[in-house]
Amino acid sequence: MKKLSIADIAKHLHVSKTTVSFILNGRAQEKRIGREVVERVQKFVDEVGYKPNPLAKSLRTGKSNTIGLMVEDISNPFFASIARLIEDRAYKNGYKIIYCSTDNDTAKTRDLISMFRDRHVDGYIIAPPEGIEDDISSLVKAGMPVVLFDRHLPNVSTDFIEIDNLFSTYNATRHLIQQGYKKIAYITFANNQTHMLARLEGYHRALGESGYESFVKEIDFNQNDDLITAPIAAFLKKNKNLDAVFFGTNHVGACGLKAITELGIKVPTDLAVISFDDYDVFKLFSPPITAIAQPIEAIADSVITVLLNRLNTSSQHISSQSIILKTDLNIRRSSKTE
Amino acid sequence: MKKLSIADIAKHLHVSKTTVSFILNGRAQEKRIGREVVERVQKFVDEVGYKPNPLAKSLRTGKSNTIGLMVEDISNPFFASIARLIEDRAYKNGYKIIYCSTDNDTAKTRDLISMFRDRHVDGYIIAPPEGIEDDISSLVKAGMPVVLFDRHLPNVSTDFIEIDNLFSTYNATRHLIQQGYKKIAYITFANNQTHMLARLEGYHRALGESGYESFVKEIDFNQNDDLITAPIAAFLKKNKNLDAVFFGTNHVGACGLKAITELGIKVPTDLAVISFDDYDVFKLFSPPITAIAQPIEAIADSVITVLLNRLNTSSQHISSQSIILKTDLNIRRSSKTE
DNA sequence: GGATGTCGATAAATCGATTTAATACTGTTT
DNA sequence: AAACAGTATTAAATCGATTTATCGACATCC
Repeated sequence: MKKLSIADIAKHLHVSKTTVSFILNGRAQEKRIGREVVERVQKFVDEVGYKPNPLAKSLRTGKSNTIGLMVEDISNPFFASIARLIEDRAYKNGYKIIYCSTDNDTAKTRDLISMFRDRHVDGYIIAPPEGIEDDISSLVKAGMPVVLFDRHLPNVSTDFIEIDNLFSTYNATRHLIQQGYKKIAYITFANNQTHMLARLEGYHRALGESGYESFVKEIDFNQNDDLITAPIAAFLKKNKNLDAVFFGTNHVGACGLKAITELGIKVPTDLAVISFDDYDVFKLFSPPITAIAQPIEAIADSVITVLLNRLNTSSQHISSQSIILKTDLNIRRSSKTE
Repeated sequence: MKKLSIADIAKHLHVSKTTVSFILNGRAQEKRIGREVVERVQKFVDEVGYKPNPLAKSLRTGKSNTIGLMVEDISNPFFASIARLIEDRAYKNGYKIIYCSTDNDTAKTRDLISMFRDRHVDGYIIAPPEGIEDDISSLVKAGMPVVLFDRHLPNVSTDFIEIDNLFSTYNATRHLIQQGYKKIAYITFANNQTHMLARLEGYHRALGESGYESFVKEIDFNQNDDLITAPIAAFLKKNKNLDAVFFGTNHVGACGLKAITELGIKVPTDLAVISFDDYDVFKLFSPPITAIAQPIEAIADSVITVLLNRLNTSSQHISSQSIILKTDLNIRRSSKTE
């Protein structure tokens, strides 16, 4: 019982493949195919559950109904959650997702982009690493719909979804200041991407307004958590005079908490803590950690909506749009509460 | 500058498409194509960076070089990590992954299987929900490579990778008993799948050996965490006499900790805690929670190795294999340490 | 010299759809 | 009656690969 092809359907019903194809693609009216024929074909197709072979369809039409999703690390809860939501919406709209993790590695990303290209994906959703501008530009120039998220590339003109990073850290830092903290450190990954720079800038701006000194520690990104935890621990050990610390990402935050725990530092008595991104670890730590929560649903929703729009409206001449979303500061007991 | 096709290559070199195809597929020798021709073609192909259109290839050969991956929830850290590792190995072997979350919903899973089937995936990796036996059986009968993991279906004969669930909980429960705990509760999702039943059985067996009473609480699975946390809190409130609690999955564990925190229960003084699965939340909770760690790398590795084997050896008559992996009990300070 | 075989290469069929261009047929106009 | 215009349908080309079957030329054998 092998799969039926459109030719089988046509033969069985004594009509041509063309007729069947037109009917299945809703062009019956336009092609003025008789009502009786349309009904006969529809009925039979439903009956045997015929589905066109998507490969053949893709080959002919050039559309693959596939979206390529590239994130930094799919096992990071932030990206995993977004992927999950995007996946759901994509499937509902007849698109499937193929995904991969870039590890923020430019060369790997380049390879992956070219792989996606070979696979004829219809559109790209990318959290781009540094140094990938040219590759993305050439995608865009080739007329490919590309939506960036989490960060953007200033010199590439394409759609992107971001959060208000600068204001988020500014606001959170102000919060610490208002609680009376004066020696506030900022620990983050060494990284020059828009979102990370903006976060750092927000921190600096808040401190600057109050005339406070800044303490920034940049950690090299590493797959091995121990190599993130160790330098944080060393930094905290060396700077005993700090009264608060701000972690720039969820991953740094988690490793930072590990360091804090290992050093036996008491939160918030010895040190107040705040982190970018929010997830279980922060909610369940004791005391629970104040964190900047990104609007995951809104991000995923915006991303897929923008991309689907591009995919459906063939006119490529809509100017690229950027959406900036707000974050929430979830205040918990990791700092003085007055 | 559109993509070159094999016809373009052939025309340019004044040879036939057939010749080019044979050479590109390494059948030059077998088809005794002249050394000179082979070199000329190779050189030109490298030069222009020609890559065969995978769609056309798939259409002709029937292979799509795609693996379908279905997990319960891709945003769960356990599944996300495994997906990440599988993805890496798959790409290295020329396969791409398309994935989706089943939510443990049989109907949704059925839809997804048929979608994967339509898409002509070459193989399936599935953490199956209940009631999906027949669908999977018919896949297997159709000669599709299917590897199950995390749990299996007793009546379906196909490859699967699992951990030793029964021994894991048995062993962990024994650990609690040896520490002197007598009133040990087991909280889990209401679920009749092999892995969950085995876990429960391990708990019962250990208690039985010591003649202790069992306290089992089953929670209905829900997307909304609050509807998991609430019944756990209610259960703990009602059974104040418990001295230890065993959570059957990471998700139940995380929600359980939330309940414990909200109720102000002290760990391990008021209540000892142990959980299946290990992740950041358990390591960073204070005190850190003893947990059964699944060997994520080994699981992912076994899964993809078994599947790639199936895909490469066309003989479908290898009897199906099952691999059972060991877990580690990571003992931490969430129970008396003697 | 005709049959047989080998070597090197290719024309044509195929996968399963979409789409273009063409074909009958009917009815209307001039 | 020739020309034209719709109407309903379809044959054939196309997408870009793989694969089967064939072909020409030249050497070998009886």
